Amino acid sequence: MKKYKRYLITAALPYANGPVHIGHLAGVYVPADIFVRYLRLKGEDVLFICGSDEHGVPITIKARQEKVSPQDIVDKYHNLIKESFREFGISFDIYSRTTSKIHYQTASDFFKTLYEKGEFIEKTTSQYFDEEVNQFLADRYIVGTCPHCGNDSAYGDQCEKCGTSLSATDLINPRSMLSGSKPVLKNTLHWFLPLDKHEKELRKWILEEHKNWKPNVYGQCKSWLDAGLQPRAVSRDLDWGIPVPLEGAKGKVLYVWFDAPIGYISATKEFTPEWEKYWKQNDTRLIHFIGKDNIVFHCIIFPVMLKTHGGYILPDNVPANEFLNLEGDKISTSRNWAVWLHEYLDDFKGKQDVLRYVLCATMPETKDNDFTWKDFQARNNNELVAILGNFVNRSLVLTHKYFNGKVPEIGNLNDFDNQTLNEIVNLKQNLEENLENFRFRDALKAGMDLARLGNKYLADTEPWKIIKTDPERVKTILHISLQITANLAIILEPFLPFTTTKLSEYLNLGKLKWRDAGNIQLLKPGAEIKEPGLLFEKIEDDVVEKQLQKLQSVKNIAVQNIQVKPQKNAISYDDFAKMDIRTGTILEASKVPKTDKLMQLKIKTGIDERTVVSGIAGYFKPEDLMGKQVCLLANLEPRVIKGIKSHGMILLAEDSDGRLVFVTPEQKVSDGSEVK
RNA sequence: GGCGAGAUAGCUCAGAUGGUUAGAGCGCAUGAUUCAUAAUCAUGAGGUCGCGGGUUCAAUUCCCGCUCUCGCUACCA
Repeated sequence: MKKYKRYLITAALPYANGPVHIGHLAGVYVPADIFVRYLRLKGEDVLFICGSDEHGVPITIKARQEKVSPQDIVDKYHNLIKESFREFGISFDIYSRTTSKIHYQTASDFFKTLYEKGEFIEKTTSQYFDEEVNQFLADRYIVGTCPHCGNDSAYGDQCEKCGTSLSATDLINPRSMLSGSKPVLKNTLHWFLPLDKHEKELRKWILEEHKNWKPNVYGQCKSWLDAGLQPRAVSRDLDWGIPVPLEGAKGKVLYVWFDAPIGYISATKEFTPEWEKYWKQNDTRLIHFIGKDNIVFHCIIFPVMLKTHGGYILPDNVPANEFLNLEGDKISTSRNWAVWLHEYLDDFKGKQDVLRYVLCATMPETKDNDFTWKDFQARNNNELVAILGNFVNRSLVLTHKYFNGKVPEIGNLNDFDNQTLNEIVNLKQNLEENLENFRFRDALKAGMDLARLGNKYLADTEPWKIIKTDPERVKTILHISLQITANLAIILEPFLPFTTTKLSEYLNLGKLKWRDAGNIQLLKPGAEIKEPGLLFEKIEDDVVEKQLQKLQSVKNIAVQNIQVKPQKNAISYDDFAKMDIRTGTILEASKVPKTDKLMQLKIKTGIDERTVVSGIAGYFKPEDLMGKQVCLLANLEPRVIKGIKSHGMILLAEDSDGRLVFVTPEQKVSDGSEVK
């Protein structure tokens, strides 16, 4: 095991196009913060770095939609995000942003260094250019007709109707979203980072030297490496970002993925003049906390950047978490399906630790996990209130009741006392071991086990009974109970910083260090204990019910807000009459092999029996289709799909969520009936 | 279709270079208790460890195939 002198911990830069939600917290910031607080308690030299990621196309689109400047957008969300993190006690040493001056300088210099070392490939490609606004167009800014389904409002990167990923040059009749004019193809020069050149070293570095990375991280990296790495463009034609620092590169900026991770470096620079110590010395341990969507950037691309630049250390570990779902559905910023931190803070004032606790206990460490309000309530009431809050409360209340709030003397210890005291040390070690291995759920459980130990100790020794017969013994019992509460104040600090601060105040504890945990002389006999308040309070059903209703209303609004596509151009009756739509009955159905969505159907149309291929396998099983009567566009030109000739098209309605529903005669009619 | 991750008690999850009765927390049941926010403590019920094969004296753990979930990717509408 390598000896490290200092730690550099980064947490993924949140993208400043919206507020942060519980998914961000559970996946990245809570674990990172717990780890950092633990290291600080141990007296380690540690820096905790984060900031807002503020460039990229989505922000310019959002700005255009809201008719403000991109800077306005990032200012708004940067401040909101920063404040949310502060409120939740995420203890960054610095929370910076990628629009800061120092970052522009750092990222430019970084690019220049790679450029001067000849690490880039220059390549000219053809891209659409809008001559009216004199600008190259990002794929997202081009609309046109989808070559696959004929949808005339497909985007340059994807057709949202049929889901096909496109490149802008595939579109028929492309139009610029900026001016509506027809864009022209123009050559443009870009710089590429040849990842493939570093494949061999990466294989060794990750696959051989970092087998200890989490299975999801290691597996994902292996998957990329086995597939073969490709050069990646590091620049884009855009007016929002860090200008490419070269002559004649006007209108070109650094691609956001290149600029963002450098943000870790610039933030460190901004925080301390000693930044190089943390980034360039071999005895620094660099750890990136991220979500699973960021694995490739932090494990492959950024390390290549650092390596080719030279002088930088590489991450020792990248503990990526999976995703957190909310009430069974994926969290989504655009669909507003989330618990937003700033809203939680309004609804649950002073309950930051409750959310920190619940998110840590259900952290998606090994697979996606679900957050439910019912679970939130149960964990608060059954664990925080009943186990932790209750134990602290009964120890302090008994001390006030029997000893006027003064820590009593400790007397002779019996076997059970010693056994309990030993257990404190065991739990501490157990917690440490879990934290060192990024097992936060287990670590938290070890911490709570200390409170459980306390409850058991009181239940077994029953001081309230023997106070009448043996008050001397009660002194020892409560002395030990109080030492347990003092230990709780230390070992739960990384998880529940607000609560342990309160607890330390009740106990009049000074600043304690991690090495004090396990010690049973944290409180001196005779020391004053404050009149305690409650650390946690119960959360009643109606509070949780209100949150569920809030989510339900989001769903209802979503239903109201469905974007109905505008009507297509008028057609003549003759055009309509050309279509021959008939009823037919499905006789046979089978999935087309080696596809996800295609179903091969045999249909009795009254005219004949024919084969039709339809993309419905995602929603129906063959046996559900047998004997079903459907409507069929019978005279559509036959087309060969996956080697099968398809004669016609089945009519289906597609709901806003993509669900397909057959258009079926309301009553059974004879096959071959005309639909008109 | 390819690749990656996952599938273990009602829920959320551990687990083992293969080996006697597969664990924890919560929930549930019963009992004890009343210092404490009807909190606590004890005991118990609950699992053919996704399905089907194979290797082995022995597999939930290794190998092969399949199914389902999530992510990336491909193809197709």
